[in-house]
Amino acid sequence: MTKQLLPLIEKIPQSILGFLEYSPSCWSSSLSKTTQAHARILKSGAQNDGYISAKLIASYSNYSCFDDANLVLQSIPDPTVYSFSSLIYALTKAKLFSKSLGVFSRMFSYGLIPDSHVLPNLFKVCAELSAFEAGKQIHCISCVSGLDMDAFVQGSLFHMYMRCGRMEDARKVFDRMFEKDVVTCSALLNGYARKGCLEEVVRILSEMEESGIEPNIVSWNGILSGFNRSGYNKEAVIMFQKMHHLGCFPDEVTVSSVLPSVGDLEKLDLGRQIHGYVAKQGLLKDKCVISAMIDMYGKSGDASGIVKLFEEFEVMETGVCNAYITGLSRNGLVDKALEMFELFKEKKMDLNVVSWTSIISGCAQNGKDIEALELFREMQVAGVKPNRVTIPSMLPACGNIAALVHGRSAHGFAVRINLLEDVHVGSALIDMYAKCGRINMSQIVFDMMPTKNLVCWNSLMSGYSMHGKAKEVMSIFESLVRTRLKPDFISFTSLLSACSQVGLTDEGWRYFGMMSEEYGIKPRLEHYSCMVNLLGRAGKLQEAYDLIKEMPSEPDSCVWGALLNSCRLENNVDLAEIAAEKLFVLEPENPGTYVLLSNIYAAKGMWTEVDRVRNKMESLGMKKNPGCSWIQVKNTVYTVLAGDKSHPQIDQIKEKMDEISKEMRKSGYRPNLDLVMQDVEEQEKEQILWGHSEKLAVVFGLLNTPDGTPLQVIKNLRICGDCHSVIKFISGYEGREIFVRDTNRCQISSNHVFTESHSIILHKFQPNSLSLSALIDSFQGLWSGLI
DNA sequence: GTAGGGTTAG
Repeated sequence: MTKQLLPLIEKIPQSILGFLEYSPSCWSSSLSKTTQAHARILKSGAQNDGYISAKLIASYSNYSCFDDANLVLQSIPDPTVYSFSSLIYALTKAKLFSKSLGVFSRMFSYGLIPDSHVLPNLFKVCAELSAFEAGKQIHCISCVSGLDMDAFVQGSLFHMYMRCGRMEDARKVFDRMFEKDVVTCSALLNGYARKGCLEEVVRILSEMEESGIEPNIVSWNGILSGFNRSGYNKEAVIMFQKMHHLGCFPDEVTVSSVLPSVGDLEKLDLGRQIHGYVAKQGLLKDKCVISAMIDMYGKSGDASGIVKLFEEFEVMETGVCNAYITGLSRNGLVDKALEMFELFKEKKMDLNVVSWTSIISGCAQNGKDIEALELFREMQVAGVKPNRVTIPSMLPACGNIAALVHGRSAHGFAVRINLLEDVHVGSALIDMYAKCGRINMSQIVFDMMPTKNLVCWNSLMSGYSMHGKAKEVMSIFESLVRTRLKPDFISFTSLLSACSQVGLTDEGWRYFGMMSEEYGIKPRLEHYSCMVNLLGRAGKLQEAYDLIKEMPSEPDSCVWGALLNSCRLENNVDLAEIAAEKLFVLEPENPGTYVLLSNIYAAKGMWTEVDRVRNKMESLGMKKNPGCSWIQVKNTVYTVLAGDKSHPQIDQIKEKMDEISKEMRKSGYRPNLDLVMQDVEEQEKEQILWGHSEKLAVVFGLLNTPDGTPLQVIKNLRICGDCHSVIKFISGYEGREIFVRDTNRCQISSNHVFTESHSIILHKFQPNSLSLSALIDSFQGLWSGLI
């Protein structure tokens, strides 16, 4: 029709057949025809006609020529709702949501009220943008015109509130809806499941039954995934069983939705049953099912299950590989995970941000901090952008080795991509800065977070606790209890740990009591460990031992270690022997117990016993790991090894150490070390002096930084009490803030248990080739050391 | 013209 007409139109004078010119059915069939028609419309002055212009806008929008459509729109003297609606529709369809909203606000500024065709589009836009405030305003507008009773408007409005996470508003809309169908009900079920409201889910299901709406597989899957996503694992499993009970058969989506919950609950039996069902139904070809299955076995600690599934699945699929990497790392097989990751790279697999984040966090959680940072660098070289999960995965690695420069650049990155409001990122930054000795930065990050969850508060408290700032920890705790958040066992660990470091016995007891009495938290091993430390440090050894005897569960090595360390401070042989006997059983591999016990004997002059312990240690072939500390001087982190005398500044260091020793004696300072040294050979004294990497590191720092600069030292082993006292003295003597931390994960026992030898000369530290090359290549000379 | 369900990283 158009084809026949167009040539005619060209020949007939416009003035006569104008109406034909304006018939959109003649020119809207292609973009070029639209453009031609537009030119003619302009020539004839017909653009002022609302209908013609609206059709032009619709046609341009239809061909995604939004600029042309906009030009037409702007040229209309009196635009109508109709003029705007086609552009809004097309922009929404093209996913240009913000632009769509912009056109609407222009329309509204003309005093035009959206009709029942525009409103669903607008709600869709608000849903996509999670623009709750805008959505609510548009809802109000629809109420004024009474269009909120339109079925389409209601449907989209309901969806908008759901997408914005406004369950209550969505529910109000839902309750007013005239037509409720299975789709709407499923959405509501999913929403309540995400909130963990099992009762509400059950109620809606029975209401559906009353209204004759039968839940379908999508409804059930929505319930399961909702519960799972919000961490309501038990509820997910309950509903899975209920669904099965009602005769609704799981499909691949059901299985992949419920398996993560099964894994979190470590219900290996149920997981295996599902595995059997899945195999029978032929669902083992689905990549999500396989990933979820691997994940389930990984969480349940069945490493062989992971490997078997992965090897049976023939396709190399990114998601499956990611689940495999995580499963391996989770079960301590991080070396195999690294090996597999290398293989995936070789095979040029499409590794995504989840793949990289998985391996990075696997390394960081298994003590491979340098590898984690190397992978983080490699990830960026590969052009994969880190996201809100990558950052909190790599930050612990920075904290563990005090790689402040890396941590700070991750912080900068987080700022650039606007992640500072994320509680995971914030908490990880607080922790990293605290571990790198920058507690003031932890405080700044904390203060700037708009919303804080318990993890953020706990990170800050543990940071101050690490720095031995008990007053601050207590005052943060007071602020915490004034919020709506309830402190948990971790909050109390920081409190007790801080009190024990500073010797606040009364406060320690008060918090210990408050924990169970006011908050119903049963004290765990770590809390007892703190209390033993607290009492031991206050010289109340017997009281500490009595507390251990009263413990409801079997004390672990941290508790006995705390007692043994306290015995060292008081040189109490009787209790030391009891504690050591327990530790020999609990930690037969730890040479620290032998060393500590022998030191206590030595302090008492019980040389026969000293020999016995040392001989036993030697006969067991035990060697002490070399002590190694890191210190940052300007922008370089130096590695300092215990007993290493090959440093170019050796003379200066020795001189400084002598000066400090003299000053200590002059001020009547009597570290325990002196007691041990009374009866030892000159040569051994020398070894004792050099046997501690943290002291060496501090002196090295003193010599190479301007007066007054704060120093931070990180140590690979637990820091011994003597070193702590000496460093505290140096700090006062030099007028410097000196922060010493060990990399031991067990915060409570840090700083209190000896593992450092006083008398055994250390073997040269040998970094493996991977760590060494990582240091040299990626950190561009950042790490140079004394090795 | 609106509208429902999946895996793997913190």
